[in-house]
Amino acid sequence: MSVSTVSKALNDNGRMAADTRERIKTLAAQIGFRPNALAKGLLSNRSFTVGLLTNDTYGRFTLPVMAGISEALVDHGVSVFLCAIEDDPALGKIHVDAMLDKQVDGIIATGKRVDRSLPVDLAGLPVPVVYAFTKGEPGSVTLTSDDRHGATLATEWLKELGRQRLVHITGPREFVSAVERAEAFRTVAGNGAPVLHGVWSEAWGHEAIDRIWKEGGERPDGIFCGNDQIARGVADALRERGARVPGDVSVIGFDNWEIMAAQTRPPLTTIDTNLKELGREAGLMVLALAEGRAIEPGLRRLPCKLVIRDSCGGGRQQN
Amino acid sequence: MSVSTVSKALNDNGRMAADTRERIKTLAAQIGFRPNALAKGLLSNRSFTVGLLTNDTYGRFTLPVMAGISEALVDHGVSVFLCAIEDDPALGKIHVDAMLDKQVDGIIATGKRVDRSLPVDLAGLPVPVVYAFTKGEPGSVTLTSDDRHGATLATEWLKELGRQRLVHITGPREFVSAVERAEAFRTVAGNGAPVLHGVWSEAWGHEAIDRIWKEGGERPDGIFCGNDQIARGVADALRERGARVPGDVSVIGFDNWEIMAAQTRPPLTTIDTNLKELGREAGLMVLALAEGRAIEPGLRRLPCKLVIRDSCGGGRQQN
DNA sequence: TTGAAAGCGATACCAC
DNA sequence: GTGGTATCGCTTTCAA
Repeated sequence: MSVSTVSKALNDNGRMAADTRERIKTLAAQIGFRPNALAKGLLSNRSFTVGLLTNDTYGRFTLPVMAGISEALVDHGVSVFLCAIEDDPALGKIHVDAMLDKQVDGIIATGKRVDRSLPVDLAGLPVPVVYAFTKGEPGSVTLTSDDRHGATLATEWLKELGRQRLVHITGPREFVSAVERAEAFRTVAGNGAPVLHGVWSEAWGHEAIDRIWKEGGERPDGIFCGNDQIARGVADALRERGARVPGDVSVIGFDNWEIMAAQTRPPLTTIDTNLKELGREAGLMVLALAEGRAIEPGLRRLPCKLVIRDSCGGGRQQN
Repeated sequence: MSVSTVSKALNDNGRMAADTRERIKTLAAQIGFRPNALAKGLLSNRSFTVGLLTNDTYGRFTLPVMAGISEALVDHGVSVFLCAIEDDPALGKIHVDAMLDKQVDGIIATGKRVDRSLPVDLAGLPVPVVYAFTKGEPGSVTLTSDDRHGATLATEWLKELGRQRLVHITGPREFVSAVERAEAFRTVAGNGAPVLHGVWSEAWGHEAIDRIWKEGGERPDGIFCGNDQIARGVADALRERGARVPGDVSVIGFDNWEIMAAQTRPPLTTIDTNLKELGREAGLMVLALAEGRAIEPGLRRLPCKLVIRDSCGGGRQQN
């Protein structure tokens, strides 16, 4: 039995006796034959491999994105190289070169914010690149979550619950996502609604509440926080001051970072940024590009989703 | 100029005019020539690729381990496939098969606890397997952190600080790591020292303190927690009861999970389990095995490290 | 319907 | 010193 016959049998191409084909297939299965992907790739110029480049140390963004990519691509026989490059351009280059040597079919670049790019130049690479949650070259394909949409969802939810005096406590002005969320917040809550910029930490959540309480004046009954860490700080600070959450104040977070949101007392109602879905789309897009299908370049914003837990109240009447 | 000459020039083997070699190298660099790793691999039976299999969703263990592996292997030109298989045997098999097809030089299996194995059978694979933080086949190479050592470090630190009434609040008895840490705790703190088993959560930390306070009797002045989440719950619960940390009670955690330990009030003194180092060793070990060098099978326990922050006091006199 | 042969990109051996 | 040639495992084209 010749190699070429076997090859055709297993790949269902070429004309041959259905009987022979079956026999070969059964035999192949019996001896557990698995074709060498390296040899295949050498011939087809497809390695069924993509690279994921990230500078997100905690994996807070990378992991869900990775999960989505992997889930979408495993069905296509594609495996994913994970390369954590910190913010080191040299390390970045080493990893990119290693991936190119290994003939990756494409690269997905991912980070922590869409207004900063990774410390590597991915323009003009011989393989397609898709950017997720990080800034791409002009004319590139980029995915991110829709901050305005998420912020709108959050603020509207607070209003729906009857909250009147809304405040937004969020991260630094330097982050476009902070700015966009703040804008959306004001669009819904009213132009005069206060926005406090600080850092993305629990400590800032505490401090912001401290500041608001010290100021005197009317206290908020609904607080939209720029991320779940801030929300956690806020919830703790409120409790310490005797304000009940959600009795007196509704607190809503952003990100749906499970380990943070679920462990807060009370568990946080928050906005899920759909990172896994984002990963899935990114995966399918590099794959499409690798197969020569065209993808409209530009920035795609994926919708967010409200996740109801206990920190806002109003959970009962929802799914 | 023939291909063979070029090959020899670039790989520094074979005899040839130093001048020719130089010329070829310069030219290659100029046109940005990079050899095709697939072709190389086909010939050498080495793909310079390893697979990392994990069922750790949050990446709490996987990420540091991955970072260590990657760091150790990038110098050797090895890239890492990350495969998150949850607890799905079918998914596990798919990923393992995909990796084998791609001719990985070895596989590192990693999980969340050393007394459970992944839902895939990695025995009898044609490539070497190293287990990190997950249970391996009998006679396999396994790495884990030394729970007894870490617990000893923690308990001794509490004693050094002059704490007398020590308590250990930890996870379920079903985890060997919980049991081993508890044993080490008692060895240092005395056989009568109380150990409270619960779950690995903040909520359990709260509850445990609640229980201790309600019981009446002498209250602890030093609490060794089974992980940083429990420690955080404990610290919060103590504060709520007016006990000062570290003034009245020293609290020490386990894991040095940055996002948890650093954000706790006060920031947690804790035990670092050296996961990155563990990853690095695992990486070097698969590599060694892949290159045919022998590695003594068995369970290797890597030492832990005390990380001093504020929750125990005594920080000043240390580095 | 099957099989022989070329070739994918690189390396190693052996003539020249 | 340099270059031809076989080879890795597989797919594809073409002849038998």
